[in-house]
Amino acid sequence: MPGKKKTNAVASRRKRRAGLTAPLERERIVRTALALVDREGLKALSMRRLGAELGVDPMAVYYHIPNKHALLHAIVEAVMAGIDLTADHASESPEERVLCAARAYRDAMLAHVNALPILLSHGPSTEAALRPVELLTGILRDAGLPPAQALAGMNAIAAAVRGTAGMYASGGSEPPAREQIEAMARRVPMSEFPYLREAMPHAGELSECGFDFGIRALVRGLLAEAREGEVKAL
Amino acid sequence: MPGKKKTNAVASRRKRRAGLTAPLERERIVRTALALVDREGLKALSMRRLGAELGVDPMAVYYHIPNKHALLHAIVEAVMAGIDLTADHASESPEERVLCAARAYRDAMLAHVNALPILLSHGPSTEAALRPVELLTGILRDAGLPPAQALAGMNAIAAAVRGTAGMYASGGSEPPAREQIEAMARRVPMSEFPYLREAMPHAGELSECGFDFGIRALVRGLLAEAREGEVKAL
DNA sequence: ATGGTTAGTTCTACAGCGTAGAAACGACTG
DNA sequence: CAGTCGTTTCTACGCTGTAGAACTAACCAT
Repeated sequence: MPGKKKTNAVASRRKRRAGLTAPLERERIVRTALALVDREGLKALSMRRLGAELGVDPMAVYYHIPNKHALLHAIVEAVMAGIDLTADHASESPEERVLCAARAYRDAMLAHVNALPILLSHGPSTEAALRPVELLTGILRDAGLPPAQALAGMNAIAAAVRGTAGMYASGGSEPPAREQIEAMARRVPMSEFPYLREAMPHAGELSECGFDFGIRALVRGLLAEAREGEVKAL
Repeated sequence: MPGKKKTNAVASRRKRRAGLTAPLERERIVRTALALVDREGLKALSMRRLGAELGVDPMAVYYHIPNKHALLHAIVEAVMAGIDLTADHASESPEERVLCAARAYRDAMLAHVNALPILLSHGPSTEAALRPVELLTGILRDAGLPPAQALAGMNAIAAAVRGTAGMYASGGSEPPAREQIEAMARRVPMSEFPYLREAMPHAGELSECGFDFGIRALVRGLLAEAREGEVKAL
């Protein structure tokens, strides 16, 4: 374990080449790994490649991070830590507050599209990922929902956000998702999907405001449920 | 390419050992692969292992499926084809119809928890995955939403479903997610998350009816939006 | 100063991965 | 009987994650 007993050793080591070679710490490793994923995709992230990127023997990483799974987990944590929740003001309406938090959640994930497969596979189990979840629960509580409903509502919102982000995932590989959708639309017999065919022309508007529309509807539904709940219990 | 010109050759081959060794076709390959994933997890699915499972040289698979990515794609397609939409009756309320479709969508995914990472990473781009999407859009259209809103609403529902399913993903590895959540709840300083701490005891109810609650709220919100929309345009 | 401890890194090696390329097999057609 | 073609197998290459031991260099107590 690093940084447990002799952190001074690390610190001194740090000053050794200070500036020339940045110290090899968990944080720098994770940052470099995430940058690599952003730049070249998930499959480019191998321990060997990461070592090269750090200017270090691949096995050096294993002193700071036990295995690759832990590295991926750390990346998820880093992305989740990037969620900017500072725009929240208790003065605004619940609807607007939720929407704002949801956007922040989504934006943080979409800022690292290449990492989406691992982001979606890991669930909000890290501390950083709990922050938006806590905020959402709080907003719903403040809006009058009882704890159980606030939790369920938060879960629905988080699911909607994560699910929306997932639409931009490209299967962990190279090809872009955009053209693939249109190619599919041409390959698949659209005659079997009349409703989709009708709605296709509006797909453009969707990516713009479709997210807001969905979240708003969800919040309204939750608040309506809360108003009813004031009369009869859950 | 198999099955293009001389399918009779395949058929005759099929009868050759009929019953002894099942023929090596795309469908059997995919079915076996999915079963293997279900049984032993995603990382157990290697071309070599799949070949062994099929009683065949690993490279034989490559005649029917170009590469591993295509195999994964086919698995996604197979899971999506397992969505049972037959319970839908136009006579019921939109809310109930959506809920039913959403449950079917979710159940099909959760029937293959180990495959979740790839399911979530591939997006609903295959023909089979478009069926529920079409149905949902249709229900919303029938309920009075204009095409653009129906599309956005469907997207929100699909996202909520996929996102909910994603909560059960275990990072592509072995460890179960259930205990991990509780372990995290103990490790993370819950004092910083008062709302979550308050709601934690109700987490049990959540997995039961939380999904329904969320979907219902979302649908209600969408329908409310539609009712408003009758007055002023989008 | 010197020997020992220890944090941190490197080297070597192994089993397994996806898959390209060529060869081999077996049934059918001429 | 030779030829063709669909299907399968063999061999090999470069890559992966990581176990285990060896090395380096800074520290501390003698």
